[in-house]
Amino acid sequence: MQISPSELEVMKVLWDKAPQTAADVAQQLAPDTGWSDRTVKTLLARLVEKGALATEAEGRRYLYTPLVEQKAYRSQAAKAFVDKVFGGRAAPLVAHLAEKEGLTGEDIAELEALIEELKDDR
Amino acid sequence: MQISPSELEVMKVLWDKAPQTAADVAQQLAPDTGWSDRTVKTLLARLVEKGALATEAEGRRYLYTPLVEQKAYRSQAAKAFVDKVFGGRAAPLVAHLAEKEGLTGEDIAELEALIEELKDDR
DNA sequence: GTGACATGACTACATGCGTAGTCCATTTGT
DNA sequence: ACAAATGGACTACGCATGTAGTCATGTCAC
Repeated sequence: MQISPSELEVMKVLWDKAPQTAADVAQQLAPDTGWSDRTVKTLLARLVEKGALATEAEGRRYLYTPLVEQKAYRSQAAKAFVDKVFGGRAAPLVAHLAEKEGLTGEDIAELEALIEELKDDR
Repeated sequence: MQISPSELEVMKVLWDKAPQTAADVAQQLAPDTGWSDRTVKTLLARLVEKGALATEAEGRRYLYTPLVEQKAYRSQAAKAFVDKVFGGRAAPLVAHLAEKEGLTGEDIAELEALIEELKDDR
């Protein structure tokens, strides 16, 4: 299952809090995206069709809940990205992020702790 | 400028060795992709149109050379990906890769060295 | 020099995506 | 009770992309 960039924005809102109605989601997206509620509804419908969201009728409306967890999505997306762009090697990816000033001191500290943990695991 | 997944495969071949003719590129892609030479030529033409490749006439044929460097592409793609999926934070990305067994012991060692280097830089 | 083949230019077409609009039913305010 | 608003279902439409096909022409073998 493929989640498009726009659809991802919708998922993010629902990962943050669920369940929510279409109107709720649209309202949270509007400031950043300028999308009309029609657009958001279309994206929601496509996500339901794809099996990424579940609906639950609440009266005349639907409440939407993610079926795909953010963690699972991220893992899958990260792996696909590293495979596609970096030939499956993660280290060069981190190197590139570092160069582009994409890493703050905090990031580096976090990564260091993470690496320590990974080393301990084996 | 946006390079699509299929186009990326073409770029990879030319990043590996350039310049090359359309026939060369098609031949290298065929085993993995099954694409006809027509398809590869279309992708090459689109990449030229996008400014990602330069052409140089060699007799009646073209020689294709990347204008976009792999390093630049990777940096841009990595940043865009981390921003889109991980809210700009690199550490969670690495954590996810690690969990999915996406990281070998070698990767971890490499990352550790990299982190040391980053720390020294500041 | 003529036919076979290679090559670039142009065209094609289905699918996914971004971004809504329309239609109809239901709820709600007065 | 009736109009207005709200909500889902269906429809729309242009652009990017994946994946070629056709055409015209230049080259090479003989």
